[in-house]
Formats: sequence, structure tokens, C-alpha cells
Amino acid sequence: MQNVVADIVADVRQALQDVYSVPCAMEDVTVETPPDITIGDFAVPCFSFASLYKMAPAQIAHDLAAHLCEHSTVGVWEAVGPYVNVRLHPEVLFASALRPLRPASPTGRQIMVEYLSPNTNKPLHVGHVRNGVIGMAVAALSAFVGDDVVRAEVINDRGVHICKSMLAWQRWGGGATPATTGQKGDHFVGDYYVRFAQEAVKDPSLADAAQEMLKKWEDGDAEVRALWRMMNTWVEEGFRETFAQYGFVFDREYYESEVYQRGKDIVEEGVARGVLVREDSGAVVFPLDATVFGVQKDGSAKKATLLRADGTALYATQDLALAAQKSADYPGLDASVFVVGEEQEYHFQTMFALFRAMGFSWATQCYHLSYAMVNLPTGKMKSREGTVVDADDLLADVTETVAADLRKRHGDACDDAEIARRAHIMAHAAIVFFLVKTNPKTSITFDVRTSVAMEGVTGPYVQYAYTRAKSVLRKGQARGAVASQDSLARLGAVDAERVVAQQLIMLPVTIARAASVHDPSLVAHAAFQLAQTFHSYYNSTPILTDDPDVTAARLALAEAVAEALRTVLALLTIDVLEEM
RNA sequence: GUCCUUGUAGCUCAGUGGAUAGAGCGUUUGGUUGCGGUCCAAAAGGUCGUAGGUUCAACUCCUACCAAGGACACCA
Repeated sequence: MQNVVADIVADVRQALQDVYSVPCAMEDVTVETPPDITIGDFAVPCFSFASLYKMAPAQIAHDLAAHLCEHSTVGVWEAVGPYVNVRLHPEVLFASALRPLRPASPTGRQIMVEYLSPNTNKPLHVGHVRNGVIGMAVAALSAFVGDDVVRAEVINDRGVHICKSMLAWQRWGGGATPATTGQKGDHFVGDYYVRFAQEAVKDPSLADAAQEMLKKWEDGDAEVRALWRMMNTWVEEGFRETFAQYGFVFDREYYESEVYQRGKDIVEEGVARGVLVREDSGAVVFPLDATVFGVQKDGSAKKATLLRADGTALYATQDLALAAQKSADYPGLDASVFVVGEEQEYHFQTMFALFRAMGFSWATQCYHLSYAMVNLPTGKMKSREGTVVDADDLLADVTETVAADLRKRHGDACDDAEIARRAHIMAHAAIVFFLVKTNPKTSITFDVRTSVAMEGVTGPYVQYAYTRAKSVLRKGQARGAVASQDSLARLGAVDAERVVAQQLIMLPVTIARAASVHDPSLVAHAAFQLAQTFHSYYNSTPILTDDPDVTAARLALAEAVAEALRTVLALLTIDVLEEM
């Protein structure tokens, strides 16, 4: 049996056809949940039918309810004002709720999700983590609805900012390495980046020295290149550790240093094809469509520069080269999502226009998933000034807090390794859930003391619902009670039970919507809501009862909730725990 | 100056034009380990930034304004 929402839509369309002899489009029938379960399990608003049938919504609802009560087999229908509400037969409601939540069959569409893309001059901070969790979740959502997803990372491993840490290390490093200091590589290098900023305030000539080093790097100076390779390796090793800790995975990694040279060739190709224009100064620009981008203050056309007058490459040059490389690597690519901060919205608009002009197959399906900043109560995070919440420190701190609590709670029942494992999974859940539960467009003020909570709308709260369900299932098994779908008709007398089912049924609808609008926060909210509903049900209704049929059915419901929570949390890169 | 985003309870945030605007935190009160309390139940708390408009119906759409953040070619 398919999801009952589809059955409701089908029955309503059939009823409209039968009663008014005029068909109605599938998308005109929406199924929603009534404000209160006592009104019904699901509701169909009749407003959209009014214009089609030239009748008042309430009249249509009345006619529909009368007809559906006779002809629909899913439940009992009732018109309330402009709504038709249905109270489903228990076996229909719960059979639908117990259908496992599974990924859709392949769509044949290939989509790239590019996210995180760090600079190799400093460690990752909580802003990067927000980018990472959004990227991972968006990729997982696309995969869940059947797309072939490529998770891509661009490592920004060249540029003057990289040279700054290199220069600082040369001057003040004294030959120290991550190995000799016992420091994580990215932190080690990041300290020199901060050091450079401090010294540059006192000695302005340092900025020139960094530029000079960049020139040497571009000329292929052996010594500079060797230093660059060594320090980048340190940073990357550090990043890899952080990625593993947070669960960030990439199917393809691009290095800026590898693509940036090819950028100039692509630019020449663009000039030859007339897409790009070489100006008198020698700079190459992309003229922007005035109807989309407007004009400059002086009335002249806007443009984006792809190559400086002196022939050197820009950020945009690399983006173009990267786009060409992606097209070469994935000839069947249909769409591309870029998870990048909101400050780059204009840049991506111009790039997307350029990609279309260059004729990349996926260019018409580009989406800049722009997310707002993570700020601190004291203001913006600034790496150069060291005012950041470091990704590694954050996870370590929260993990330690959770571990201390677990030790108190479980004492001797758990060994240290198990405590550490659980603490990591819970701390990770708390951080990730906090960052993903807010709409990406909303800027977050991150206060370590209050943001990473364990109660309320949090990852651990949702995890706990899973753990509770699994615990009851274990306890039931010990008593010889096993989940079974044989007596589903025995469920539904308790309203809380119906709400649980209702939420389970709506879950795939929410996931599909979240995937289509690239918004993982919708999934986080659905997960929380299901957990909350289950907690409430759990407290109000005994699952293990004296009646074996009722117990078996309730266990089946609990199992479905647990599995649904596990699946949905996995979309957010969050793990569950059998015990916590 | 132009464009984009945001503005909902003390705080942090939900809210596909439609039923009584919802959660969490905090506050007050009750449940005190029962199927594990990182839980549940209840109370208090709202001119949905302001003013117009469209609509049978506006937190939702449109216009203007106010406030915050961001962007506006040779930075990334």
C-alpha cells in the first residue's frame, strides 16, 4: 500500500469528478494536518476548488464529505466549514505510518554540491562547520530523492594569504613543525597567520614581502614551492582530522593551485568565442546584461573582470576554470549547488551568467545556497584577530562536558572508550543540530554557553527519543513481546498515537520539500517534532501492556518512529545511540 | 545611490494566502525515575517593524517607509 496521502488525493479527485463531472488537477488537491487531531487525521482545504467549480468552498466541502463517506474506503469524512476532514480507519492510518522511510528510486539526474572550500592558512571555525553541515545535508537530501550526487570541495591552497603564514613561519618559526610542537597542523600554520597580522601592524613592509613571495610562487621558485607544499600538507592533514570528526565527506577535491593556470586558457577561449572582451588596458571582462544587473552610476554597462590588465588571474578566473574542469570531469552533470556565504551572492550571479554564456550543460541549473554568517555575541569572527570559535576546540569542549555528565550518570556501567564514543556522538549532534535547525538565510549568534544545549530543540533531544524507543523494544523482547503489524486495528484509540502516525506519514512530504528548496532546517524541525510527539506519547501511554496484540502493535509503531528518526538524523549527518 | 536578505513572545527561532499565530529557552506550578527525567503536563507571556493596498480571506502577496546585515568589475 502506498502512502495514504496519495490515496486521500486520489479519493478527493474522484469525488470531485463524480459530483461535479469536471476533473481537477492533482496539484490542486493539498493534504494538510488539522490544527487538532480531534478534528481529524488529515484535512483537505476546498478553497482552490471554488473558482474551478464556481461554488462556495463550504458547499464543496459539504458535497465532498457526503460523497466520500459513501465511496471512500480510507476513513470517515466530515465537512467543517471550507475543509473536508478525514478520520482514517486505524488499519489504514497505521499501515501507512509503518511504511519504512526509504530513498526514492534514481531520477537519473546528476547534481554537484560544492561546499566548505577552506583556505589552507588557518584552521576551521564554527562558520565553516555551518557551511559543512548545510552542504552535507543538502547533498544527502538530493541523494534521498534519487539524484546522483557529487560532493565537491575546492581547496583554496594558493594566494597571498597563504604566503603570509609561510613568511611568518620563515621569519619566526625557528624550524618548528607540528611534530616538534605536538600541534595539529592547521592550528600550527594558523598561528603563523595570526602572527603575521600582528607583526604587519608594526612593520608595513611585510605586506610587500608577502606579495613578493606570491610572485616567486607563481614563477615556480623551487624554495618557495617546497615550503608551500610542506605547510599545505600540514594544514590538510589537520583538515582531514576535523572533517572526520564532523563527518564531512567529499567525493571530489579540487585544488585551486591546479586549476588556476588553466583559467587563462579558458579566458582566451571565451575571448575567441566573443563571450569575453579584451579591453584596451589588456584586462579581459565579461559584459553583464543590463536588464539583470543594471548599469553603473555613470550609465555605462556593468562588467566582471576575468583577467587583470597585467594578465594575472583573479578569483573569477579560477571559478571559470573550475567550472570548465567540472564539465570535463562530469559530462552528464545536470545541476550544481554552491554552498557559499551570502557575501558572495553578487559574485555568483555574475558567474552563473558567465557559465550560461559559455554554454556549460549544467549552467541553467545553478543554485547559490547562500547562508548567513555565524557571529559571536561580541560581533563578527575575525581569524586574523583570533576572535573565532575554533571547530576542533568547540567539539572537544562540548564532548568533554557531555562525557563528564555521562560518567556521573553511568558511573561504572560504562568503560572510558564507550563514554568517549557516546560523548562524541552526542556533542556532534548538539553542535550540528544547532547549526542546521535555523534557516540558512538567518544569521546565527553563537554563544558557546547557551547555543550548544542538550535540552529542548536539540540533537540530543531527538537522539533520546530514538534511544527510548529502542529501549522499550529491548525491554519488550526480554518479556517475549515483539513488534507486529497483525493488530494495527487495535491502535488509534489514543489520540497521541494518531499524532505519531500523522507525523510519520508527513515525513516524506517534508523531506521532498526540503530537497526541492535546498533547506535542511525543514528536516531538522520535522525530526524534532516527531521526537516531541513520541516523547509525549511515551509519557501518556504505556507501550508494554497486558494485551499482547496492543503491545505488539505499539511496539511496531515505536520501531517505526525509531527507524524514521535514525533515517532523518542521518540526512543531517547525525548518528543515533542505542543507549545514551 | 541601487540591489539582495532579515524584522513574529523577555531571548533563540518555526509558520506551503485559509481553522484559535506555534515551539524551545527563561519564569511560575505539578509529575520524581514507572517502558531510562537529556523527559512529560500546565500557566503566564503577541499592536506578527510602521503605514497603505490587493483579496471572500494577509504573518504570508504588492507599494512606500523604518531598522539590522550583506553586495555593487582588475579582493577572496
